[in-house]
This record gives sequence, structure tokens and C-alpha cells, in this order.
Amino acid sequence: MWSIFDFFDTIFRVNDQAKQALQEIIREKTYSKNEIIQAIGSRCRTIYFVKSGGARIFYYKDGTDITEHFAFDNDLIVRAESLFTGNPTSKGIQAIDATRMLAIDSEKLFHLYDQHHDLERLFRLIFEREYVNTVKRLESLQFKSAKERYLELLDTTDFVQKIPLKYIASYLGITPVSLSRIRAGID
Amino acid sequence: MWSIFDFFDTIFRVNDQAKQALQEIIREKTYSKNEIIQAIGSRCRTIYFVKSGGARIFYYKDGTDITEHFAFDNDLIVRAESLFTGNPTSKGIQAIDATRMLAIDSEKLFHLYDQHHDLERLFRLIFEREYVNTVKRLESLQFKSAKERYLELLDTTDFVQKIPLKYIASYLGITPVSLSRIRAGID
DNA sequence: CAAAAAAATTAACAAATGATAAAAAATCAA
DNA sequence: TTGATTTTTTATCATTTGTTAATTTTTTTG
Repeated sequence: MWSIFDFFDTIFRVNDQAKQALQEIIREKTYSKNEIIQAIGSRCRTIYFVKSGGARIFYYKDGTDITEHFAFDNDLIVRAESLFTGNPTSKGIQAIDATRMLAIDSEKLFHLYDQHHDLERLFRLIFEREYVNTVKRLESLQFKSAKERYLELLDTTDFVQKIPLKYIASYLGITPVSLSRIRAGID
Repeated sequence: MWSIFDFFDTIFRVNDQAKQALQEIIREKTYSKNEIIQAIGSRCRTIYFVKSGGARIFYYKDGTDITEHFAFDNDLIVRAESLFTGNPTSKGIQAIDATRMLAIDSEKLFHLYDQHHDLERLFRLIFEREYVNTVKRLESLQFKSAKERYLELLDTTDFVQKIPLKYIASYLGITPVSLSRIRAGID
């Protein structure tokens, strides 16, 4: 049977005690389409992995809903600026589809780091990967045109079909109208 | 006398053996203005902390020099997409000014993680902060206007005066001409 | 210091993107 | 299924940013 540990093992194989301890703080949760998983203004104290379905991190800028991040199969989803600082964040998490999540309480996990060096290493490596993804995305936003960014997204992300275009637009840093225009210009 | 450990201690206080082991792999290096510290195309195997002066991460997109990152006093500077993957990167590091750096060999450091849990924790926390900074910058690039981004940079970064405007322009994702226009429009 | 080179500004026009409104298409809910 | 709602597209015009080129200012170097 499939388990998140198959995925963890591809990153770093932890010893059995660590695995057991981690196992004990993992909970499975299900969300319906469009359900708010974590509210805007809350603190990030949960580390989610998408088991099925998908979710997004979003916030409002001048009343406009902006999608900052997408997550699908096996992807991690956390609001880093809160998780790693303890500060509340103006970002929320919402299910894009009917979604099953694995949820890890971050405070419990961080405590386990003291007893299980292996867990600290596993999650260090997981978050390093996430950090690298963020740098790549930065690069894309900094100097690529909206059209380039859209084509790149089509190219690198499976599941694009599952995402409403209005979410994709703000993710790319443009308006839905602009995205329509760009799509119309591609044959 | 001032030491980088004063800074490290504000993040996480490591035990004496760890401190000693880390001390042994720190080297001080000096660079002259505009000197290339790490060449484009190389692998990132060094973690730098700026002791004095400043540096930037840059790359070329369609022949145009783009600055991705600035670092000044006490700031960390690494090319994460290479450091954490082992892959070569198309980005380089250049001194903006006469600069003194503390340089840590990353391979040696990563090996020390096995013997010194404390060091793994210290650097995990350091890179988590850096990750949070990157997320903030992403937010800025995704939906703020060039003028907003410029004002934000003025507001949050000391040392702006030390940076040539051409570097600032590409950092903001705009051309130098555009930046001049924005500056002309501020009274 | 003076000449040369590099950086920054200004101007004029082009291209990309935003804003608003209306129409068409897709989705949702009774 | 059907009417209502939401999403996407299309169109028009405004604004922002890019491009090129010329000019001014600053920095570098002999």
C-alpha cells in the first residue's frame, strides 16, 4: 500500500524510531472543493502534503484575490513566512478540488527534532527543495514576459487543466483578461 | 572583538565543540570592486557571509545582465538552486564594492552536520530565514507595480545608495530607463 | 587634471498589460 | 433540466513599461 514514507524515503531514509515517532503525528484530513483549509490571518502550525486533489495559497491585495502557490500530488504546502517565524500571515490555504491531505502538527514535529536528528534532516532537505522551487519561481517572475511564464507553467505543471484560469492569472502576476488574450494568441 | 558567532548566536547558540569545528572551516576572503567571486556556470560549494562591502547574484537573460539578489553586512549569499541540488548554475556572484567575506566550504559543513547536530540546526534556521526572505520578494514581484517595488526597496534596504541603479533596475524586474522615469516621478 | 568610458536621464514612439464593460460559455444549484 | 451564477472571452481605451537614440552626468583612467 502506498504511503507518504515512500516519498520521504526518496529524500532521506530515517531510522525506524524516527519513522514511528513521525507516523504518530501524521493525520489524514479531507476537504471539499473550495473549502478553506487555513484561514487568512492565522498562524501556520501545520505542514500539509497533498495526497489527492489540490490546494492553493492565496491572499488579498487591494481586494483582489491572488494565488501565490499551487500544490498537487505529493507536494508540500506551508505558509513559510509564518511557519518559520511564528508570526500570523495574511495568506490562507484553500482546496481547489476535493482533496485529501496529510497534516503534520509543526510544533510537535519541531519538538521531535530534538530527539530524532533524522527527522530534522529529512525536513531540512524537504524545505531546501521547496526553497529552491521558490528561487526558480522568482526567476520566472523577475524577467520573463507573461506569455513566457504561462508557457512555462503549461510545460512544468501537470494538473494545469484542473486549475481555474482566474487562479492561474494571478499566479502569473497578471489579470484574467490578460491571460485570455495570451491564450487567444497561442495556436 | 566582533565575530560572526555573535550573529550566529542570535539565531541559535551551538555548543563549544560545534563552534570549534565550524571555526576551523571558516576562511576570510577579500575581493576588489566588481571582482567575480563565483563564476557563472560553476557549482555553489561555498556559503558566504558579508563582513563588509556588498555583493550580488547575477545572470544573463538574452544577453542582459540581471541582478537576482543583493547581500550586505552579515547577509548570507549562496546560489541555493546549486547548493541544495549539486547542479551547476547559470548564476554568478560579483562584489559590488571592495568586500570582505567569510567563506564556508559547504561540503565540509554538510559533513559536520553528521557529528554536530547543533550545526545542522544552526544552518537549517539560517536557511529558513533566507527562504522566508525569498517568499517575501516573490510576493513583491508578483503583484506590486515597479514603483511600489522601488519604494519598498528604499524602505527596507540600507545600502541602496551603494548600489548602481542599473543593478537595482534589473533587481526590480525593469529596465534602467524605466527606473529613471520612476525616480523622476518621486518628489 | 583632462580625456575617455560608463552610467543615468530624457524624449519619442511601440508594445504589453490593466481597467471597464458587455457577451459568451461553463458551472452550479434548485 | 433549467435558471442563476460564475468564469472566460472579447472589445475598447488608458496606463505602464519597453526600445531606441541622443544628451547629460558621473566615474575611471592615463
